Amino acid sequence: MQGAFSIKAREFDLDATMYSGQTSQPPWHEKGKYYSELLMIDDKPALVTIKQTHDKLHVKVESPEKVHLSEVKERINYIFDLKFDIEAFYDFLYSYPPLDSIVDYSRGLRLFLAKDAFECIISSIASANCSIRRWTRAIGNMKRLWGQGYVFQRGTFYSFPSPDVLAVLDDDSLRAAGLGYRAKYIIGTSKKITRIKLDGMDYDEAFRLLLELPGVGPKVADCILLYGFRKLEAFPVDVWIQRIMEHLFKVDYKHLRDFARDEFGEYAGYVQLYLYNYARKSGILGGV
DNA sequence: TACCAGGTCGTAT
DNA sequence: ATACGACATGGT
Repeated sequence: MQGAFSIKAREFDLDATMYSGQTSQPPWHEKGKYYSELLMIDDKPALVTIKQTHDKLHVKVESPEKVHLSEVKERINYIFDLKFDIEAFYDFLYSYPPLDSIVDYSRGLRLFLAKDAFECIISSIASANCSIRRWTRAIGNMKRLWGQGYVFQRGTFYSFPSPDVLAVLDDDSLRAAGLGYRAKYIIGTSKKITRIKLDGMDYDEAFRLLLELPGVGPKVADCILLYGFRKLEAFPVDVWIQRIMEHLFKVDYKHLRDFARDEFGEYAGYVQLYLYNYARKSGILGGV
């Protein structure tokens, strides 16, 4: 089955979003501005290929089974958070010096939300103290090694392995995939995760629960909640956020998370996204 | 060669 | 409670 449609996508930069390093998943497979990835639509495998032109997102779908294009559309809208009123967010930033200057650095950047919550949890654990390049490569390795492969015209694509598959792996195999010392955390989390349901929970409840998973500290928990569950009040504090917040607000590291929630509320997650990008790309913190 | 990468954990104060 | 070193491994 094949299909195609387009989505209106104003104030959206697909390339920037795809390569912004959000820990929901690695960037999709790119072939000359066409991005492809395997999505499960009502438990049916579908290869989704997207390309942006101006304010439009062109979507192609290929599947061995019949999938509803409306479901795919809803899924794409969700993954790139296309229904988020980003102009209202910009208005918020413009009215909030010193944040008014960061918009121009990341215009069109949106959340890159998880297509698979478990993949996001493992990606977030893998990203700790690790370069984006390395953890995205490691996740790709895991998919090829232990995920399920589906053959399409564009090639073979793999799902992210399920918790029960990862739970019985040995430490050395995970290390061989490039996870390093985090291998034991991933096995431990895979064993525990089947007993955990985050879907209906509020932010604080889910945060506390996530901290019980091995390899999950406050920063990783917030990444999981923001990129995996769209908890917009989450404010992952990493080294970059620490530096830029100290530079802009002079708030002590320990209070950053609470400060952000109080100050930014439901925009905390997006503020973090834009600050992270700004801190890394602007060079304002000196080189890098 | 050291040092850094979207931090967390275990141990010692 | 808070502070500090260890931790895999690849890139510069």
